[in-house]
Amino acid sequence: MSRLAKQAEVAKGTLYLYFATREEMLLALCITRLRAWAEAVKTLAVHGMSDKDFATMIYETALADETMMPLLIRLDLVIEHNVAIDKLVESKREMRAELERLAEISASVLDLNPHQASDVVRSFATLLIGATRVDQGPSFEDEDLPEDIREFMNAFSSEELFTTNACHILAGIRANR
Amino acid sequence: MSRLAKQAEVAKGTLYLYFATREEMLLALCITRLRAWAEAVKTLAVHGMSDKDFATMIYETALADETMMPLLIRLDLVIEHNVAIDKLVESKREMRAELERLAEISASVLDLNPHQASDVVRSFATLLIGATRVDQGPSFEDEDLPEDIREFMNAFSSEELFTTNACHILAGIRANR
Amino acid sequence: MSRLAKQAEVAKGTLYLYFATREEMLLALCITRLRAWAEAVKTLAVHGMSDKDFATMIYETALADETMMPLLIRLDLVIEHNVAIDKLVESKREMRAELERLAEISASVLDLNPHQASDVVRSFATLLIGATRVDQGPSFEDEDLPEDIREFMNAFSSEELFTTNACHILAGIRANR
Amino acid sequence: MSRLAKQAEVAKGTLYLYFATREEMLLALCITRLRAWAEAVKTLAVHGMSDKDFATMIYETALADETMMPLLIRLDLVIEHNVAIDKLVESKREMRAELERLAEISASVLDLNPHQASDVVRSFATLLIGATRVDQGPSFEDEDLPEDIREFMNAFSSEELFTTNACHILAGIRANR
DNA sequence: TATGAATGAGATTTCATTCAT
DNA sequence: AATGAATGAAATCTCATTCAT
Repeated sequence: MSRLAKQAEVAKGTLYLYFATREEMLLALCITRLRAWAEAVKTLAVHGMSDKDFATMIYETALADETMMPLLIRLDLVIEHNVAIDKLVESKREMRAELERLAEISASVLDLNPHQASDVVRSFATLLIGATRVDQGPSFEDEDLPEDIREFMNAFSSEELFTTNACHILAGIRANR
Repeated sequence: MSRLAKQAEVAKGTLYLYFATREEMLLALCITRLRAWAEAVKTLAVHGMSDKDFATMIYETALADETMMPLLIRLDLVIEHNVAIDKLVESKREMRAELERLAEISASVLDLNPHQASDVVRSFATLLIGATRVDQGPSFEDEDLPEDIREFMNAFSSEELFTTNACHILAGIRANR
Repeated sequence: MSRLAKQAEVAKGTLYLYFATREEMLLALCITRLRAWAEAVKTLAVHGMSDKDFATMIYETALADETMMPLLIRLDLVIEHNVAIDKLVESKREMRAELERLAEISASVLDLNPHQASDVVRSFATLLIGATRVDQGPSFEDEDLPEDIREFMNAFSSEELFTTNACHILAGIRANR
Repeated sequence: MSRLAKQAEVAKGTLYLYFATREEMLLALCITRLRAWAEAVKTLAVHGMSDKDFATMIYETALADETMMPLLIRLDLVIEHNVAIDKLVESKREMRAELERLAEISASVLDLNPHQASDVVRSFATLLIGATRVDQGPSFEDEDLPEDIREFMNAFSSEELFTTNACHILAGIRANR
């Protein structure tokens, strides 16, 4: 809370004028970030770009704002508890709207039908969350860890994990016609 | 802690005989679950099973123990902070060992080379975490939510998200020979 | 902590707004009491008072606040551990300042040179701590203890132990010119 | 407790076969140390030694066993609480016996009457406790602290504080015939 | 008698939330 | 509306004591 308030450059108490609980606050923040992401994707999407470039662009824009992925990762974990049901419904609707926007962009850019595009968005979101989760861990100075461990951790480099598999998934979805 | 202690049917203080901090405790628990999972996978793996069946089996065994996925999801998020570096190194090694075991099983069952198998394990783990994350949310009685929201949430059914995309990924990895 | 918070008539959490640890809190409290003591001594010091009266006054003002001596006694024992080094340095400086103030008062009242006065303060402080330590023990209703024990304990009456020896020490310091 | 048990080279549980509470244990330990101290003093006492040498010897023997002074300092502070009254009485008697022994030695060595000797013992004990209390603080590597603080702390060097003032007190007691 | 793993009451500390200004 | 000091419930952790072996 104090951290959030500081980031927002308001006093802690002020936040409670707008949100009933910490969770509602984070949920609202999540939506904001998601919207900005969709915006960024729209700006950078180029009709006819390769799957690989598309995946990379998705990855980079998702990580551009340092807070979005951490928030999304925590979303179901903690955020949606302790939220008034109507706030939850409202936010889910907004989230869906953003994902649909992303689906439309994907459909156009990658030349997919609406159903495929919607699958792509869902799958990419899932993969993104799985892949960037490792970035949440403590970061170690290189000298702290033995070589074998460092190698093991690097194998989970989120970027490659995401882009490679995103391409596999895209290919799979395309193949399903 | 109190919850953990109750689950383990020991007193709070007892846990501190074996683990220095809450985080070390969860880390150790994680390893245990991971090992049990690898065990289960080994038992149920049948040489020559289809990609789809393999993916489904992975999913079901991963969810069989209700605590493993929540722990894995939280792993980088919180657990690895406040852990003595040697405990961390040790646990990473054990984790790697289990993943290698899973890779061997996969290689044998799916007829993959070691490199492919290792990719499969990494990708499946990533996808599993992304996909099961939604199961962490609050579960609503059906009557609580409006129809459109329920539909939206069901579209993220973790099982289908996982198995479908796992198959796509497997196909992609195979294609890379 | 709970006791301290109750005494201060604030909530436990409030204390942590001002002090990082229990120990820093006690250290700060110590300084406050020490300052109040020096204040009281200054008020009651009369130029030309007898050694005996001076010693008695020191004793009485030191014990006037029931918490100072217990805090001073515990000071090195527990308080100074778990205190940030800069807090420690700061508090030592304040402590020294108060002791110097007491030395000045002593010099003036007892007609001592600065070096002698500083010795007096150090010696008196040492003696006070040794002498009042017995007051920290459990107090027994008279009927609880056999006669011989009661006598033995009374022989360590802190007041007489302090004043008598303080006078001896003062005489000794004077004699050293 | 674990520390104490380790020092005593028995298991924690074993201690409770002999002592009802931690405090009774420490009280008993105190007596033991006190007895050993009196023994040592007796051994090293030489008829006709100077006041200064006597004070120094007392100081050195008291500190020779690293645990006695810490125990004595804590004695009234914590130890005597939570002790059965009969144990307390018994231990007080033993303590008195040891102090009387020390008084006899002092009387003989320093050529004092019994009353004076008893005063000496009481005063020395008081001073010792006050003076060695500072040794209980955290010890800092020299480079940790600024020069002025180090000086301030050294001024409370327990040895000089004790021996100097012990001599003053001895002189005072002698003068009172 | 001896053990040491287990206990749980209590201590310290945190932090989401409130409320007087 | 905005603030941030104060709150206190709850979390983490400690350690004197117990008890099954």
